[in-house]
Amino acid sequence: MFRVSREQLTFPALKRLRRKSEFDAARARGRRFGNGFFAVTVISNDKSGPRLGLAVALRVTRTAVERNRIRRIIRESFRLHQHTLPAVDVVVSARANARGASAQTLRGSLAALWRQVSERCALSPSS
RNA sequence: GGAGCCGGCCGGGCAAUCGCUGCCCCGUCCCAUUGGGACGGGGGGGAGGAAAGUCCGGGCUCCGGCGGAUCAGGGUGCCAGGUAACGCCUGGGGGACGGCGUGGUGCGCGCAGCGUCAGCUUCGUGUGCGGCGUACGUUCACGGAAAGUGCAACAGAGAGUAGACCGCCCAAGCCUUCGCUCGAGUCGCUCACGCGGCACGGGCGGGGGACGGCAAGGGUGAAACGGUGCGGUAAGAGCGCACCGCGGCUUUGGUAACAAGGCCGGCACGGCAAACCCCACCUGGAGCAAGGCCAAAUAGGGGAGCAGCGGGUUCCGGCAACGGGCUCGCAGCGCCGAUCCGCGCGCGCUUCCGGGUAGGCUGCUACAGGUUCACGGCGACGUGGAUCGCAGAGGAAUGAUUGCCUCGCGCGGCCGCCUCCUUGCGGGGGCGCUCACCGCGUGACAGAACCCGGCUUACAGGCCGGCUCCCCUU
Repeated sequence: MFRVSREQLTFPALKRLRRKSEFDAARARGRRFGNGFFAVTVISNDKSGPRLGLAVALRVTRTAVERNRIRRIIRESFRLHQHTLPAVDVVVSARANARGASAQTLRGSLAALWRQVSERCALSPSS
């Protein structure tokens, strides 16, 4: 189903935000986008590619199963779209509407967001 | 074959592609003393029965020296056993409710018999209320109410040494009334005997009553000061008796809770302890963000060593040389090999120590461990043997997509029957859905966060076993 590209579609720890300081930096100085399901904060980094941070809050979904589902969908979408993105740190937060939405809907919503991020950040790189 | 209840088990399978992660192996590179790190490849692991709620019990860790006693606080509460332990589990005992069986009684109805035509009796049946039994089911925070304090709304006459609303009863005493009778008094009539009236008192008999007796029945209530029956009585009542219940003593059985029997007592001692309380037993507190180790940069703390040269001095010591103090200037590094000037940096330098932040490592998964066999035990479980290695993340992995299969459910088609329109092909509507087939849709509760033992709660569907009931076939 997925188009198999030449690039590796891996998602090792290198491509994730793992420290509080990295999240704080993005939150403090990043550009914000969003739609009905997700909010993203983007800040350019000095690495060779994009990195992803997840923020699915407890108040968005009460059950851990639903939070895991949303996180996995975001990660999978980022993994498949990583080569369309510039070298940025992006923090994706789920909004309340994401609870209960079908996986297909969420994937479409995320693809639109990735497009938005690559266009805006290519035009006017922040910082 | 179906339905219900109870108990146990499972919680979709296979394949392909793209990914994540801890372990092992290989390769390349970097740092390097064993070794460590980065990247790439391969192998074989990778959520649950509840991982959940965080309600109990432990392990483990730290804290205040917790050695003993007492008190406070908290918890537990029939008995015995199991267990590391428990508020858990197993077995047993008891109570309550229901079911079943049995027997009694009140009321209604029916048949029959007796009869002095008021009724009575037997039987059957419906219904109400107690009793007894129970190898059945469910359920119970199941120690103590003759240590004390307290509570009981509403209803009801009365709620704890209670009470009389309706009701029942006039035996005695009391009140009243009627009849008969006696007594003495008074009045009237009569010459008198005597007769009559009036009120009073006594006796006998009848009726009525409550300011009398009763607590059986009705009624109220969650609960009304033992229950049923017979005797007894004016009516009644443990007033008497039998059985049951209760209490005391005792015998037997049982480890015990308790049960069964005997004797005595005439009933005294109602309920609530999930009200305070009393009794017995248990009990330090906090938690893996516990705790341990390493430790950058920056700022700050402490110790040690080194702190030069020249000038001045109305300071101190000294006879003096000189030494110390104070003060002024120079002194370091970089910018061209050197010098001068200028500019910039620095404003004591070097070194050690401990605290400590980010961060990293550890604690971290091997065990009251799983499976299985034998033996002991009614059982929970225990003992012994064999065998297996079974998640360790950390802004948080264990996934995503597609296809096929399996199973259940729903919808539609197919199929069968009936019916309507049509010459016919065919079409519409209704019912059934047993089996098979096709298509579409749908698939429960829920995500490890130090680890075990339980409890509780959530849960689509399926499988197995037992019991009860119904239908079909032989």
